Amino acid sequence: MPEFLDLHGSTNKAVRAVADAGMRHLGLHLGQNHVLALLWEQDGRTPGEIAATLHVTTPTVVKMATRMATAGLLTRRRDDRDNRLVRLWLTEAGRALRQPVEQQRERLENHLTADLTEAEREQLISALTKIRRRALELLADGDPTDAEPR
Amino acid sequence: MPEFLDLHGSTNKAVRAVADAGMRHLGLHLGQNHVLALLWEQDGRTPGEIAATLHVTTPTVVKMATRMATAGLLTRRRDDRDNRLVRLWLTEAGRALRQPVEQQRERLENHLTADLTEAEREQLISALTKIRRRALELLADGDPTDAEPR
DNA sequence: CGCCATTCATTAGACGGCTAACGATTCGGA
DNA sequence: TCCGAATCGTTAGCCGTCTAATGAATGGCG
Repeated sequence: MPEFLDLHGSTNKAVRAVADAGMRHLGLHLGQNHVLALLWEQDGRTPGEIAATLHVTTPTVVKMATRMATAGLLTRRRDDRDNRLVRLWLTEAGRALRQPVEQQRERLENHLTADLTEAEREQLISALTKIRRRALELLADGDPTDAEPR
Repeated sequence: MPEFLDLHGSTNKAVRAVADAGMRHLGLHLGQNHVLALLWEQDGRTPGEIAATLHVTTPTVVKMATRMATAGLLTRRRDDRDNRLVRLWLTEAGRALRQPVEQQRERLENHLTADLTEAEREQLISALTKIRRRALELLADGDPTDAEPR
């Protein structure tokens, strides 16, 4: 009885959509909130650092940073000592979003898992962790998915 | 103890990546396989039908269809009786992918859930179903996520 | 019968991701 | 000291997904 793949995908899509809706009326897009979260914790990080932390490629962060700069959430400034580096600094607007965004995220998570008992929630997290680990292994192994299944 | 959102997102990303890798060496991109699956089951569907079945918007299907036509997987042809409609017809190449793709998908699913007991798998599916339902409700309700949480 | 609302597909453009190619800068070793 | 290797960010371009705007065809109602 397969169909786990589709279920997980469609769940993700639904969750994403509602999270995006939630963020949108705070004036930002989904994904930007992750960058912001890192800068709230420590301002002036570089795109590379952020990308590594978020498990995302550098170009992705660069693009987001460009939009966020346009939106007035942060500014770019090259590092004085190492001119290859660029550091992202929050604006006042970027800092101001911290409290509402964090609150919104928590509320969303509670809403979504409201139908689960505490035990169910723990099992869910455990199961997802296992699956993710498997997926990462497959990726690292040069995905022998088409080779002999054994 | 939040963090379910991030876990779910990162799991999805990993799963997606490995699935995409698997599809790529069969010569197609992730997402195309869903369109193909529908056409295998019934050839000659319209973009609108496919979009509705996949819970995706019509433009998404149109774009994929364009690429898939370029890739030689299917052809477009307008319906004779209702000229507004466009019907997508598999080419021989598109039909030929059925067996390998389905096999690959099943293998992938087994790999990913290999660390779960049967009970765990069932609980996982149950939990995801509940969460997805919640998410869809929130979307439908005009997402009162920012309104009074009560 | 003719016109307007409905129904489809397509196009345009945005977001989040990714890979590949470039360009600039720093650093280390000969 | 100087040049090539390593390190960064940026650009270009593709995939999947969405919304909004356009365009073409059908259908129903007066």
